[in-house]
Amino acid sequence: MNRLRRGGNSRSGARRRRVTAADVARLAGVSRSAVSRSYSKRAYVSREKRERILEAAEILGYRPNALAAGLNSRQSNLVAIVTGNLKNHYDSEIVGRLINRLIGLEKFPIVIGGTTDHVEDSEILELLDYPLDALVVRAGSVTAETAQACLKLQVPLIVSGRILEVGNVDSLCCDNVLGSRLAVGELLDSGRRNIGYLGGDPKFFSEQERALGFLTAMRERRVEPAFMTQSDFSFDGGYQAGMQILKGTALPDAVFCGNDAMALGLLTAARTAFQIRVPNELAIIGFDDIEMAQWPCFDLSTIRNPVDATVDEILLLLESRFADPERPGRTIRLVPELVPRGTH
Amino acid sequence: MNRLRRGGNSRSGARRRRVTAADVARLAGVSRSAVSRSYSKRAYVSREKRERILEAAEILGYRPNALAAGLNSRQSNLVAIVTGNLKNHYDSEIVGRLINRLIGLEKFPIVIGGTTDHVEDSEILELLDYPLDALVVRAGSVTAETAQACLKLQVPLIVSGRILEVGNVDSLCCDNVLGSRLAVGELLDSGRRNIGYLGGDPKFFSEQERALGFLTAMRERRVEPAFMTQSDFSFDGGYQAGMQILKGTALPDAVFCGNDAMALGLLTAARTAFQIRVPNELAIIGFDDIEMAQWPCFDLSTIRNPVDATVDEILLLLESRFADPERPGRTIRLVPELVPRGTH
DNA sequence: TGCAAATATGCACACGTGTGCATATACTGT
DNA sequence: ACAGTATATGCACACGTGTGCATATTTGCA
Repeated sequence: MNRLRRGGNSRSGARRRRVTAADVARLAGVSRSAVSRSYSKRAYVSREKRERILEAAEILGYRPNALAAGLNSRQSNLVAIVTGNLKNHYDSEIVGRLINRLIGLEKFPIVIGGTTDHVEDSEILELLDYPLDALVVRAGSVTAETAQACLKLQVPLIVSGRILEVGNVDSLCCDNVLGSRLAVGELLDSGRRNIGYLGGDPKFFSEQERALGFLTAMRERRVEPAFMTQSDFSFDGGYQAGMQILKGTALPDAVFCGNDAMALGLLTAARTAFQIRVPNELAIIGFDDIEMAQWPCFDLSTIRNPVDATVDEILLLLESRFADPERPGRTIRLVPELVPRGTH
Repeated sequence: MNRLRRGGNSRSGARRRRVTAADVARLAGVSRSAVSRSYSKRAYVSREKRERILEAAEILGYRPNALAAGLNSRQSNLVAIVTGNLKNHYDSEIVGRLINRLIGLEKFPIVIGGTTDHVEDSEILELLDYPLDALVVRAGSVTAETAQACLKLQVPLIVSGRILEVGNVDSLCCDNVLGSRLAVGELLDSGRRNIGYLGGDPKFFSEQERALGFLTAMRERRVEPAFMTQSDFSFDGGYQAGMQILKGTALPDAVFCGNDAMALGLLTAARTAFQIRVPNELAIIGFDDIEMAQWPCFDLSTIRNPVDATVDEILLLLESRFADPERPGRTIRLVPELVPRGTH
């Protein structure tokens, strides 16, 4: 079939042949090896010959085929990123930065996910058909099957956003319990007593930890939660939840939110729909410290889940993994901190 | 060197061999061809043999290497996306949706860009080392060199966000002049006379068109612009610009902004820093209609630059390009519309 | 039974590159 | 002049897959 295609474009849709090293060699009147060597720094090629070759390459528009090269070098220089919904601003901040740093490492990122919260296992499996240098999963849920598939295929796996102690998988995650503890401590210390919790989808690891941290910290201080509400980590979800929470007569004097997006939704509901004064009547603390939190219209107090530090750690893990594929998996906890602003 | 590596893991960092079709064939006691054929629908393999093979594959954790397959099928199934800064919410909305649709087409997206506004030509060139099925550029600036490189390498190029009539390049872009015209018409019709323009970086095609459209529409109606200000398409930039524009005594009664992010910044400056009532004292219209525009705290009037329609068109262009790589390039103008909300 | 068509299977080539190996040539120092 | 080294160059193999081709086996039908 290839031989058929070669001749003419019989079938519509047949891609034309890419310019190859052999074509360049032919034009420059040298061997194909010489062409290949011309693109390697420390190879023996006479200066004039190299110049002639590069000139020919320029004319033909030749670029070495990275796929063919990766075939026997066992390095595709492809790194896959499985991301959550890019409408989630925390995710898009992480992904943007991660992409940038990977390119600095001369690795090209294949990104999947993007709109849905959950990525199907089958998609990740198809992705693994490519001999990836690594797979970075930045979604809440990673099934054991996926991890196993990576292990079998020798593809280094880094999980961000949850801890996963399996094989030599690396994982890193903010210390969410500590984060919640910081928020609760701050609210109680400033005299709030009627504190509610507005969480996201409990299938996510972060949510589980944040809710747990909230309950634990409250119990330690012997204060009953005003309420525990579930939403979906989105602005709209937070706004809707706020409409429910704040419509009654028995108002909380503080709400700790599982992420900033919901906190902003709640804040907007309080101010816009109910004319509740924040922070005087109601204190709000979020989680993540997305860029919007510092916009003057919000000025949201929050718990910082450090983007730069997270991406830095991911790259450190990657590099040390490339250096030693066999090393045991590591677990990293990033330290969150309180960012006091105007909503508490 | 390969032969050396093969033996033991002499060098630290040597990747272990991936399970190959030959390994599966050996375990199942069949020829390698049979293994390959087992993964093709319409190939002749007896049922029992196929089952035995798939079982062996399962045990070894075998997956066909997509790179090797792509080498002679001339289809890598890789599509690259060059994006602008993902902190720009319009960009992250587009990219998220585009990624999702590409995966539906069984193409995997390599994404570069992400943090900086401008992507270096050298990066795109390196990217072209991979035999991409297509390259989608969603950044403001595409140099002629890049386009030429794509053309030479037979990689279909789709440019979104600007019109580029070169070779058989496809390009699509919102009709920005019409968009500006809609905004100006609306403002003038509602009685505003002292209208300023807050634009982004003029190196971007969209900015040039939007500014031009503003000026043209104003001139047609014989009204002098109150001012033309340059910023950078960001919330912070819009906020800073607002602090300058609104600090004086001679206030405009309306500002048309080159995108929503700046409009939100301006809106925040007006309300938070100057207690200016919007829309009573000041009307604001943005451009793009990002998700945040409809948040109740903003309720921003804007010109919709349709995300879904844009992505739909990109995919249509891609599919028809795959069907006929030689067809001439197309130019598509998307029609913007006024989204009246609470800021004008 | 006999013959054609359908099904099954292995060989070997092609895809495009990097590089070890063997060999040839130029250069350096005594 | 000569040995020893640095530089230059082509051959051929390996990377892992898909599939055309030739051949062997089974099935369908009169």
